[in-house]
Amino acid sequence: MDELSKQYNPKEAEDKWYKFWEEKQLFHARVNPAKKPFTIVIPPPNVTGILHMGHALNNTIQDILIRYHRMKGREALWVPGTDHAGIATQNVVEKAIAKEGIRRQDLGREKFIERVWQWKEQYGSTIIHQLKKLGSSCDWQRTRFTMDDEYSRAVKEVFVSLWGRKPAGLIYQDNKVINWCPRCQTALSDEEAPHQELQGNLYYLRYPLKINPDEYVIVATTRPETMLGDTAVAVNPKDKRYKHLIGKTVILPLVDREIKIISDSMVDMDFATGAVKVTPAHDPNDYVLGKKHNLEFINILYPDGRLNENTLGYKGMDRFKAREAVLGDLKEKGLLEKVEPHQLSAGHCYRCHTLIEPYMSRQWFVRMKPLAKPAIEAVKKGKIKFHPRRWTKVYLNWMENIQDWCISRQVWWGHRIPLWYCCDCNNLALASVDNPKQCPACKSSNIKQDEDVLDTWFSSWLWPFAIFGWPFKDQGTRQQKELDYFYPTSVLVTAPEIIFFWVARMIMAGMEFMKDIPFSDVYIHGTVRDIEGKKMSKSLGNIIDPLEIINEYGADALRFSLISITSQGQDVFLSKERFEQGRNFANKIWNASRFILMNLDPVQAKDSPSDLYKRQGLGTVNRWILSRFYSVLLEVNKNLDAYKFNEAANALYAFFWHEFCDWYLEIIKPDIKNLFNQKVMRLVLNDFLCALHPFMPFITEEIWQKLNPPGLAQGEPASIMSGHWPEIQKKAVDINLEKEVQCIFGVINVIRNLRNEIELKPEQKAEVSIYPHSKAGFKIIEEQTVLIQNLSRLNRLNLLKDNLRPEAVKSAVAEGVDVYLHFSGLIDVRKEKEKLEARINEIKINIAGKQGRVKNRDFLKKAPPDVVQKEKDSIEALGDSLKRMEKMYYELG
RNA sequence: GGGCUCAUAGCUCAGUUGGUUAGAGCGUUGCGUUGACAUCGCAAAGGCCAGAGGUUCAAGUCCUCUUGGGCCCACCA
Repeated sequence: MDELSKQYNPKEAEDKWYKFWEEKQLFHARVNPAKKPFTIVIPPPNVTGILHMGHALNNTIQDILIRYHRMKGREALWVPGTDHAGIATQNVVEKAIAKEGIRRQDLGREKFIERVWQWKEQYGSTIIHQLKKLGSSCDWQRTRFTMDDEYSRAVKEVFVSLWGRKPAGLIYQDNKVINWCPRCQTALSDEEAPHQELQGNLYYLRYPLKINPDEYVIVATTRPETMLGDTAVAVNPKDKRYKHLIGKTVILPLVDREIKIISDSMVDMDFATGAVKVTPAHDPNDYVLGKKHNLEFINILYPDGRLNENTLGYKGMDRFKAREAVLGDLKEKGLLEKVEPHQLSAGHCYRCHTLIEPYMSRQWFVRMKPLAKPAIEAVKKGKIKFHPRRWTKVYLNWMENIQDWCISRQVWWGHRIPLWYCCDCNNLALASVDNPKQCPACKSSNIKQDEDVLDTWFSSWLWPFAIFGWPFKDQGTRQQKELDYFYPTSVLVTAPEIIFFWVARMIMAGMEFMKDIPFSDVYIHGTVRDIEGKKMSKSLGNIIDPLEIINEYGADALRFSLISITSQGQDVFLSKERFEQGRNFANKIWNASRFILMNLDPVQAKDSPSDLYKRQGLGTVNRWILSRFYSVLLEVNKNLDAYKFNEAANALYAFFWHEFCDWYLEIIKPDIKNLFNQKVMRLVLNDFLCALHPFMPFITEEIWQKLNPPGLAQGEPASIMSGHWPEIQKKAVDINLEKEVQCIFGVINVIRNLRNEIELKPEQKAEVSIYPHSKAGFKIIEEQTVLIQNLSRLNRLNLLKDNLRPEAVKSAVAEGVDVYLHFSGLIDVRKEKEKLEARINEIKINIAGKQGRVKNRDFLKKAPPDVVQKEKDSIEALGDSLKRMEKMYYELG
């Protein structure tokens, strides 16, 4: 067989096998009634995206699930794609053309959109290539983009459907205070304007009374410039301080507007002065007050955040400049009472992090309550399960308090709102999937489409079914069959911050348009953070680039390390050193495989049937390693099914390294050409590679191919990934519990420790005497003398009938035997005694504790019998050990 | 203000419905390279499981509170 190079070269293997998989179309899935489907839709990264650790984690998890179920015989489909990411992409392209000195307004809408498409053609597949580097086994033939023609049609269809929903349309227009980003110059939904803590000031302003300008009402605000848009002052009706002023008028400073003092229970008497300035066009609360009390709504801002013509001399000033100016002018007039430092939290644009301005404008909204209802039910009834479970509560809490969704955006890149207005007859807006030619009422052809585009998430929420080409013009098409087969999808894998944006809305869309859940399970993984717990971000400069790690350590190392430190749903704290573990593991696998391949006789190891463990004459060690392998496999299955990826990965790691390599291979080394050793060694390596393949796809394929060269295994698949997930041999699992196995490995372990204590080199043979406590033990040791000799590198093993203590020995107690290692050196008796004493004390304490328990009548009555029995057995065994150790102790003199 | 989450070895973290003597990786220390592997091997040291109560025959694990981190949501200007 081929000899492998001394070190594993990830780069070569990764490129080679990824190409191979793609060429053989092994990622492609199709409708196959003979198989159960297993479907995942990728959370589509932004077309502007560059692979970061969050993506790496997210996609590794999906790939593990997909590869696992594919190998288990499901028709596994992982649909990839990208999101057009309206605002984000527009920003990127705007920056790009800015280098040419052009603004988008210079180009005009159509030309600008053309430029975005050009940009998308050129750079939009960057992230796709990067996902391939990671090893993602997506069905690339099905790659979708949220602005594909087919997809766009789905978006329009959905809009029209909600518009015309009975009994009342769910889409409406309203002029209200929304989140406005002055930099992106668009409205944002509440989710797109996350609150951040800010260190600001609370400014106390004096508003003079009209009847007596020397008397003031003092109001407090964090945004003093908004006073220019004040149309009332509000106090709590119960507030005795202000009772006499309710209904009176104050003169708004600087603009000299007369505004009323109103009362409303919304006002918190205990905050600041208890009197609040009301700016209905620039504060969500004030907006409510404005509606309730019929106040005037005065907009004081241009869309870019400068003050507008309603602000007299402040017109044209940026909002922050205006704040300074207003404060200066108030101070000059003696109307600034005081300034206090004040911590507040305010919305920030999730795309550019600019401070959000509450801003009244005409926007389109989706009424959410009717959509939320079935989506809440689906989760409450357990049709959709969150993992870890705690996210269920977060989801339900948000859904039950859901607010209407602002879906119109004042940007150019995106799905244009499919609404048309007649310029001639002022007819109501017409919602239509196909571009209408004329006004349905007056037949005028002078119609125009709404200028705004839809929120990006208004297209993302259709992802699980729109990717299949929904809605279908004709029934019974291939696409329709595919949707029927692959939908609902199996599991959605994403990060917590996406629950509201996307997960919740997909559930609503699924229930509304498919009348079915979009997926049955949602796995929420943690956020990737740096070693100090900070979120990784470009601006903090604490990014660890996955591509750099792939380059340096290999994709398998990246994947394995990430997974092994990601316990279910906990955040991941990363440092670069972490990836050494994965690299080292890959190298270990490589070298162990190299050793096996070097020693594998192709004829003897040709067939290693899965029921190998039943064969007569296998030998204890072979039976033991098979037993261990199958119980690890059992664990891997269980953990993968429970989304405990780290535990599955770590079980494989520990087994391979510390049982298969450290013990098994070392043990069989002297007799490696033995027929059964050959067969078992090959079987375990092969099936281990299969079980590890979802985690480390490249190296497992590389070695599997060498282990299964074409022509050797006929009728078998040509790739590990389309191979079979090893079947657990349940009966083999229990072999490990057999007395014989336990005894042998106990003895070997003890001898190893003794050898180590006197620092015997591996090549130095030793003489050991063993005294078994029982006849059965005697028989086991007698039968396995050769084995023990080999394993422990002995040149002589004496089996004692009487426990006569030989001279010059190191001694220890193992499972049912006393072990004496003879050696010619001097023993530090005092040290030996100290050690034994410590151990004896430990055991004594242990026994005392157990005896207390066993004497306890409640324990005997209430604990399950097997636990009681275990305790009793354990006392007996410990007592036995204790006696022997004490004897050894005294024998030392 | 509401909710979630974390505190276990020097460091970073596992520990599934409560059940023998609490684990891993890294780091440290000792020994070991012509023999698959120095990106290595074999071993050792290292823990009042944050603190205080409670439930239980039995608590790192369940409950309550305290302390100290982190996160999310919320209209205190």
